[in-house]
Parts: sequence; C-alpha cells; structure tokens
Amino acid sequence: MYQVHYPTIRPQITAHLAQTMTLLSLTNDELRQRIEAELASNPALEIIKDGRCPSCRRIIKGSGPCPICSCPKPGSPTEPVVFISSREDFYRKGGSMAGEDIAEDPFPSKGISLSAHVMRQISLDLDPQDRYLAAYLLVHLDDDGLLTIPLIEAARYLHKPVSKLKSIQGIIQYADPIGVGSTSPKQALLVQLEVLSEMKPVPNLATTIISEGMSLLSQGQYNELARQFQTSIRHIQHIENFIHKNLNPYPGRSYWGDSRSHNLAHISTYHQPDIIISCLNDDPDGVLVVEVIIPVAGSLRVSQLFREACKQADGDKKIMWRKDIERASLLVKCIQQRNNTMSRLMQRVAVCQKEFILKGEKFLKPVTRVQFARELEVHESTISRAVANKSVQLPNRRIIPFSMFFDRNLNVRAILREIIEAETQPLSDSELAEILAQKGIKVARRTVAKYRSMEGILPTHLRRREKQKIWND
DNA sequence: CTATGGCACGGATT
DNA sequence: AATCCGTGCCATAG
Repeated sequence: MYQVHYPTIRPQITAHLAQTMTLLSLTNDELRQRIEAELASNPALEIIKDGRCPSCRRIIKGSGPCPICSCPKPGSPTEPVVFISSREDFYRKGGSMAGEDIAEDPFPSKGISLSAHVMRQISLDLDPQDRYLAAYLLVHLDDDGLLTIPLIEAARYLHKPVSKLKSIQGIIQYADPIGVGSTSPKQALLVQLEVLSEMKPVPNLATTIISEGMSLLSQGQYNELARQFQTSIRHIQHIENFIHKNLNPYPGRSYWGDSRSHNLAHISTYHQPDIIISCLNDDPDGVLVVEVIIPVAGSLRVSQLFREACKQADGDKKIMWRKDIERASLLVKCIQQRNNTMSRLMQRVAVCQKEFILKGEKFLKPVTRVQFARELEVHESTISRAVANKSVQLPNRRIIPFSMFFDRNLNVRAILREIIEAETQPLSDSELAEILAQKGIKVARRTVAKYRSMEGILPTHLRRREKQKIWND
C-alpha cells in the first residue's frame, strides 16, 4: 500500500518530483506568474490559444472535441464527471499576450485587486482599443467597488463622448461582483436587480422604489413610501427585506460568502478560485462538474519549431537550446501532473462531500487528508500541498478555502448555530451541550463555548438582550 | 453559585 | 517537528 513512486525514468526524475511538489503548492495566481516568467524567458515554451466550442462556448483544448458536448451521457448521478479545462473568461490576461494591452500594473499588486479581477473578465468583451478606457475607469474604483469620479469627468479627461464611457461602464457593471463600477449605490442596486430578475422572481415595484424612493427607503420611511407608490406597508417591507437579502449597494465589499454577514473572518481581497465545482446544466440534482482552472488561456507545449531549430543548430547554441527545451518540457509535464493530482483529489472529495457542496455546511463530513492520501495512493504531504492555499468555488458561487473540506467540526458548529437560532430563550452552554448530545454529538461544555465564539455568537446573558431588541423593533 | 473565558496539556493531524 | 483541537481546571464576572 505504500506508494509506488513513478516508475523509474531518467535522471530528470528528482527535478521532476521537486518541481511537481513546488507547483502543487502554488496558488493559481502564483502559477500564472511562474508560467508567464517562463514564457518570457524561455523560447522553447509556446502557448497555443484554444478555440471555443460553438455550441456551449467552452474552451476546447487544442483541436480536440469539446469535452462537454462530445461527452456522452454522464454516468450515474452519484459520480461526478471530471475533466480539466482552462477558463478563459477568468484568466484572459490583459498584459503579456497582446503587446499593446494594458500594462497590468497600474493596479495595486497585493493579491488580486478588484480592478485587475474585473479587467480580466471583461477584456475579452472589449475592443482592444477601448481597453484603456475601461482601465481608466477601473483605476478609479474605491474599496466599495464604486466609481470615485463622475463619467463626465472621465470623458473630458479621455476626450471621449460620455455615451462611449457609459457603454463601457455597462460592460463593467455586469462583471463578477455585479454592479461594480457603478456611480452610486443606487445604480449598483439597479444593475443587480436586473441581473437577478433573470434568475428568480423579483417583487413588484422593487425597481421603481430603488430608482425613485431610495432616500426614503434608507431612512426607513415605510408609510411614506407606501403612500407615494400606492401599495401596502407590508409590501414595502417585503421589498426592503428582499433588497437586504439579495442585493449589495457596495459591490466591492464582502466578496466571500453569500451576502451574509455571518463570517467576519473572511477577507475582502479578491481571489480567483483554483477549482470550480458546478452542477451540470445548473441542475442542482445533476452531476457535479469539477474544473481545475489553469491560469493561462491556452495550452502550453514545447514549440515544434524550436525543436527543429535546435536540431540544426550547433556548438554552444545547441547545448543552450537543449537546456531550454528540457526546462520547457519539464514545466509542461509538471503542470499536467499538478492538474491531474488536484483534479483526482477534488473528484474524490466532491463525491464524499456532495451533500456539503449542495446543501451547506451542516452536511460537511469530518474527513482527514490522510484518508484521501490512502485512497489516491499518494503521500499525505502531497494532499496537504494540493489543499494548501487553494480555493474552491461551489455551485452556489461561494468561494471557500479548500481546507474547509477538512474542517473537523464545521458541521457541529453549523448545527449549533441552527439550535441557537431556533431557541426560544437563550440556552446556556451546558444546555447546548446537552442538546447536542441528544443529537448524537458528544462534546464537552467547554467545547460548546469555543464553537460559539468561533461563530461569533454572544454568550447566553448577552443574547437575552438581543432577543429583547428584536421584540422592541 | 453558575456561566464563561483563559491557560495549558495530550493526542491527533499535517 | 510543528500545529491544531478538545478538554479539564481555575479564576472571574454576573
């Protein structure tokens, strides 16, 4: 049962192993930098742009068939289909691929800035000569994801008609944190509402109220609103509630988590997922699809041309070029290896945690990395590296750290939260422990206290006041 | 006296 | 070898 290491090949093997391990522990973004550096410095490495499948708009590797369309009926519903693909939408880079594109570094370089995040999504949809306009706007985003300058000013500065900038702003607004790049919270809300209305029903009058009754709404003047728009107070409250739950006037804030305020621990920096899990055809009962994102648009390989050239070269040149080729092919292999490992791992994890992925934290099964290491017959540290610093996007668009799949008590905490939310009167820690024990979870009273504080839930006596507050309102 | 949070210890996980 | 986690003990606040 001990790993059969890679069947003996070449003296390269040690370098190969070393590099695979390093690559495995890299974040997607770091990997992208690595690849770009190599592309720039090593003439033997080339990148082949991928085409798109005409029917499903997915990326097709090389000239092969589309992985989804040509894919026969997916297997049994309990087994996820797994394939690897790149995701051009996310990783189309402004910079190095086409020379005249945006220099990429007017943006702050810590992690991925909001601006860069948006730019990557939209650069495809823009005419190349319009990209600098978008970049100009994006540079003027504040932390909330709103524009700090009025469009007219931008138009004057750039010597472009306002209408032009407006259309660009329109594209920006539909990018990932929906509503980003709006001039006001109100506008952001309207854009979000529009997008949302395609997915689920939106209460009547919501649009009107946001566009015309915004100030009243923010002051909580429900009766005035109801009078002006000739509807019931109840309905106004319903709308208010809807807005609160589904929209975010500051699109730049709280990208992590689902417009919920429950987890303060999550950071607000933008972060691309390394892996995306989605439901086939967005059908929640369907098959889970796991995509390992590779951070460049296209497939990497050793340039055939360069190989030829190397054969014909001689002397020092030949030796140097050989080295280049070797480096390039090593990198390509290692990246494949990395993706393969991550994809296999994610597949197993997805099967095991399907409930969690679809239904939420309560259903997370406590598992350890070791189990998967045995299952996949790799060393534990391999799993650790594959999991570390990676993030996963779930079908509901939440992005969570990969390590959350191995949280040993998240499910208990979720249940605890549930109990407390449903409690009629504040329960003490020992009572909570008691209830959990009845549900088959035996934890010490002290532990309950820890979970509570992890969840940011106040102690018993303080919760009392909270309840009263709700009553007073 | 009860409920909680701090500290620290041992076992499991990485 | 280093870190995380559950838990027991004890001081303190209510």
